[in-house]
Amino acid sequence: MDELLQTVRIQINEKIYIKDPESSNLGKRIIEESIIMIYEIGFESFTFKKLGERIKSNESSIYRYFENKHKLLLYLTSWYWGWLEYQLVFTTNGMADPTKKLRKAIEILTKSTEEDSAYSHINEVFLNKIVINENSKSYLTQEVDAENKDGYFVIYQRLVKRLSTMITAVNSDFLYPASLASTILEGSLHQHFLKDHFASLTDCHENNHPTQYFTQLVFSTLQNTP
Amino acid sequence: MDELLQTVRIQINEKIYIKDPESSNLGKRIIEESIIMIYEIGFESFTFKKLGERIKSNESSIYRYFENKHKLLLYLTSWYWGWLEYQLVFTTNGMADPTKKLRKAIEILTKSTEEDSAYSHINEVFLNKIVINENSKSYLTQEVDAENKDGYFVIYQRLVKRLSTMITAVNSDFLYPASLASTILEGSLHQHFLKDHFASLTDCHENNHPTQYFTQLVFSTLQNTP
DNA sequence: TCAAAATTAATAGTATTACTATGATAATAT
DNA sequence: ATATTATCATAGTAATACTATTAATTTTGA
Repeated sequence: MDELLQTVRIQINEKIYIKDPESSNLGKRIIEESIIMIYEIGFESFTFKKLGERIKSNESSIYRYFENKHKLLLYLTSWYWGWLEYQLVFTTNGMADPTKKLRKAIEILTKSTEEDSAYSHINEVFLNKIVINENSKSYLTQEVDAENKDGYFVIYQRLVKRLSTMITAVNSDFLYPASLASTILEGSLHQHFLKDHFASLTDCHENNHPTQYFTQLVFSTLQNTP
Repeated sequence: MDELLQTVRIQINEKIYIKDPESSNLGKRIIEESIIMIYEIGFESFTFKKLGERIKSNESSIYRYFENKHKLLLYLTSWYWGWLEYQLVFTTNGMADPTKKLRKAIEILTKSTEEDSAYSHINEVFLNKIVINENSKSYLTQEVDAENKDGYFVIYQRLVKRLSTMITAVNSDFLYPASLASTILEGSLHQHFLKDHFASLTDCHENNHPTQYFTQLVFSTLQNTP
């Protein structure tokens, strides 16, 4: 990624954490190691006690940063979507041709994640795997409406809206820009998951990437609107 | 639904349960009330102890039917997909025109659920809500590969395959029939969820149903293949 | 019909989780 | 140098997700 990105901080809604994990060494270790640990054992089995042991710190110290592990997950997924959003905006900014722009956007939002050295304590490849496996658990809860009211999902919503706007720019007659945008984002995670666990339910594999599938889906739809 | 359906039983993989809940009155009450309870309080807060109190039975008796609440969820989602599959096969069977057939299939698989009196102890409307909210939790686990090997997801896979085949029947050049089929099924649940909780991320609402969105998406894509 | 078998209920118990509380120690800031 | 803040260690609680055991009830089939 561009060097400019090195100075950019992903801004997370302050209500998600108690103390900003970016503000201390312990906080960064919590983020760094929780990503690895959730990747390894899954969100269900992950506990603050285990994380404390791993980072050689104390369970209660982690509770000073996050109210509970659900909030930590919200932090991680928000960070991921913010990171993707930045890449999207940075890369497509200044592109004049709406079609090329949308094509690029789909590429960024559906490709497999590569390491980004700008954030030394965050392993983006693992984080992407976490998002594939755990993202939906962050909103499929009884508290979703209250948390949504508190702005816990604003980054994700902004991202969908950006993509939706790009879709409309290509074809303003298309009636479902928001639905198509949300389908691309969730659908991409789903296709990546299927690729790894239910190969027969997808046509995406090594040489046939979700990017190609969604690109074809989107453009043939937009070219073919009544 | 047709009266014929009244005699049809949805066959669930026997490994999912310890004792078949269809085989006793208590088993049916477990299914009936767990659907209502998970609908009301969500899967996270749902416990066998609470269910026991509700059905005036004992926690340990429920454990005679299901190893844990995850298995119960697998049972409920399998039943739902089996029920949908039956409607799909029954309704589209004998339809000669592949396009009409696919159109009908999308309608069945993406519409809001209506009550089906054939299964008196199962509230299909609530079950549909459960599937919208909890389905992904049934496979987004560390155990997914092992459970898949044991055939816990066969009904869902068969359903995707049926839809995939119908897509290919309309356009055999289309490269992503399985991906499109899985996108329709998961995407439909997602659009229904967004409709209820993130209205700005979808164009589907009262008068603009997911069915219309997916119908347009699918047919414009299939008409426009290189 | 009645005894054996199967099912269900009641009670108790365990390990783990998801926290909260408190006091002690270490780091840092003024 | 001292006050403030951050971290650590320990302990404790209520709830969860079970398992085990025994008793009561229902079903069944000889």
